[in-house]
Amino acid sequence: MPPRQHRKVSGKDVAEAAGVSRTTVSFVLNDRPNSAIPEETRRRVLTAAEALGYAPLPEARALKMGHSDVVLCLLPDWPITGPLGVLLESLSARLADSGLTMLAHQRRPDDDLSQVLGALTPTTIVAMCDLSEIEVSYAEARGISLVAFMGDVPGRPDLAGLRQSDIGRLQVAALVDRGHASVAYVLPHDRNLDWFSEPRLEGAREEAQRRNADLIEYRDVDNGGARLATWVISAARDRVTGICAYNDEVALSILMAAHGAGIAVPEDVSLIGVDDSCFTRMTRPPLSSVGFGLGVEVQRLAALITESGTEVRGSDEILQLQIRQSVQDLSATP
Amino acid sequence: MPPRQHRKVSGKDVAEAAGVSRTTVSFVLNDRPNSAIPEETRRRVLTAAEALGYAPLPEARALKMGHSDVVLCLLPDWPITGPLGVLLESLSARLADSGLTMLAHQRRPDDDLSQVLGALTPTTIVAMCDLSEIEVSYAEARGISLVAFMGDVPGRPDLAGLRQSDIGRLQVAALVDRGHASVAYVLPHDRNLDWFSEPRLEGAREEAQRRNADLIEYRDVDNGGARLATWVISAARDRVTGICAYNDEVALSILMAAHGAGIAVPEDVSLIGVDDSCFTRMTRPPLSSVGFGLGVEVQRLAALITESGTEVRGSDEILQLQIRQSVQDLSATP
DNA sequence: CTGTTAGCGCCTTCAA
DNA sequence: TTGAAGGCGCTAACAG
Repeated sequence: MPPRQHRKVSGKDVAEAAGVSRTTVSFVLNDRPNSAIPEETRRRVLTAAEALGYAPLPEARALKMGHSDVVLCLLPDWPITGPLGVLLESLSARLADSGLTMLAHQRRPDDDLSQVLGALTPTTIVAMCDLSEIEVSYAEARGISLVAFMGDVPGRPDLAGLRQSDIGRLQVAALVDRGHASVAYVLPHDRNLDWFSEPRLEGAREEAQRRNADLIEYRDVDNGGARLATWVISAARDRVTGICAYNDEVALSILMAAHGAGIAVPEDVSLIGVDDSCFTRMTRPPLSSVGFGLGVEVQRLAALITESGTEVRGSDEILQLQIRQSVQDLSATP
Repeated sequence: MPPRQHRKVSGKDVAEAAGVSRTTVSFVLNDRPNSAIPEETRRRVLTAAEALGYAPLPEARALKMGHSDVVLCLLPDWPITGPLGVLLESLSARLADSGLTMLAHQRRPDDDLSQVLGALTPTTIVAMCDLSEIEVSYAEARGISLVAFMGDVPGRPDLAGLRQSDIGRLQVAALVDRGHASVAYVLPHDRNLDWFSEPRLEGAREEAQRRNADLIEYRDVDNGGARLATWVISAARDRVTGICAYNDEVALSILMAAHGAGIAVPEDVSLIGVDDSCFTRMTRPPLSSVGFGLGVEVQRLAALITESGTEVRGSDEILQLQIRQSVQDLSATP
């Protein structure tokens, strides 16, 4: 255990302890390729640094070098949940492999970029939320590179290969493929989710039209499920045989409402959600869902950040359709 | 919109543009109390700074001042979910009110504190994960104050008023209060969750003993629910009338297993989870749960960080028992 | 092979 | 009321 001391230990202290100059310390610690430094000296510096518990001050280093090795993830101001949490975790790990440190900041509704950038200067910002044009130029002026990832940023293409609209498309396709000619799309009312829900619905509409299927929409999801139950009954009467839910929570809500209403899943109506949440396997019947193969996605994003590549892949390789017992294949019964 | 430029704009540039010295710029921008600066000059500096899009470089400032205004939240390496996400969000907001910027970093299984601290030097670290003794002294040596919050940190009391054991205690108490004399505690196998699950179980054991109730434990939660279903049946036969689940997901799993096994909730067996997840209101019957009133908790933590207070409150004010229809009051039937 | 030196952008004491 | 100067800790070109 290094001795506790109040004054912070600087490179100068190490130099003195090792009996060399600060330059030498810097060279040794940064492993200069021009390592014409005798092994003996090297070791003396190293042990001195170790003994004192020395580590270079990141601020000073960044000041000198003109850039830090921090990647800032800007998150929207609603609670992090589901796949996003996983994505953050693995992106962080990937970047760490390249010597980059990922830090996340949740922005508040009304504060702008300058707040965070007043606290540190990242090398790159991964915007997972919308950014204004002013904020973009603010970042640009500071030489920070900007990457849009599931957020709207003026002048930057969204690098997420994952298109929200493809989710809705895939849900509808999964049902139509299995012989469902009339399907419904159920989404919650929360305006915060518009960024996700509108494109999904739009994709569902397009796919339904393309496949000549009927699509009806329903937005009145209540917690108790009372209104939902009556809706499910009427939908079933209207020959709706498949329901796409905005996400697995909504799907669960529908599942329970159907239970209570005497509508059997999947015999009377099939059901498919989004997120492939952990509880999808815990319901009866197990919920079908559209999951995310984020491994590839994260790897790509990390590569993009570290090497500034540009290749963008499509959703097809990311979305993972998980058909479980909540979906019935109507075309399989001759 | 400020003009785009490649070279970063420094205080010197502002000084030149305004035709004053750098000192004056610094004085104006930092609003020195000794403001003997003529209004005319003040305005010239301010407009120049605005026009150039100037903002002080945080690294340089931190270097000079000897401290940053960053609070670093160290998160465990599993995906963020549920209440933790909410806590982060509101803590961030609170700290921002005090001019502090909260950044979150998810640590990897094998990297230690020095990795992150090689990228920035926060004023305070909020440890929501376990820290080793070496890491503690590492932070101390750098003058970083350390706060343990739902994580084990040598030499630091856990400042979370929320004790995990109180959760288990409360679950059992909720059932015993309602006339259940024999209860079960069901938890998953995941070792990652030990930090949470073991204390909860322990609390449950203590409460059961104190109240003279039987407590049986079950850890074999499978996804399909097959084993769980047979267990539920045997538990019901053994006169278990109430089940506490480690969290709401497990509770859902149990609920569905019971459904399938012909065990009625709450008529045959009552059920209570933890987290008060959003889907608790979407099940049939709606799940009872122990939720978290994190508003108070966050406010306290923020105050602790900004003012270094020490007062610690207990779980009672934080845990919120939500009894819904999944719990039956046996003592109410005379 | 190693030490001297300059300067990154910022703040603040001290003179003028 | 403003300018000059020093130094925070670090790196790297440039001597020696």
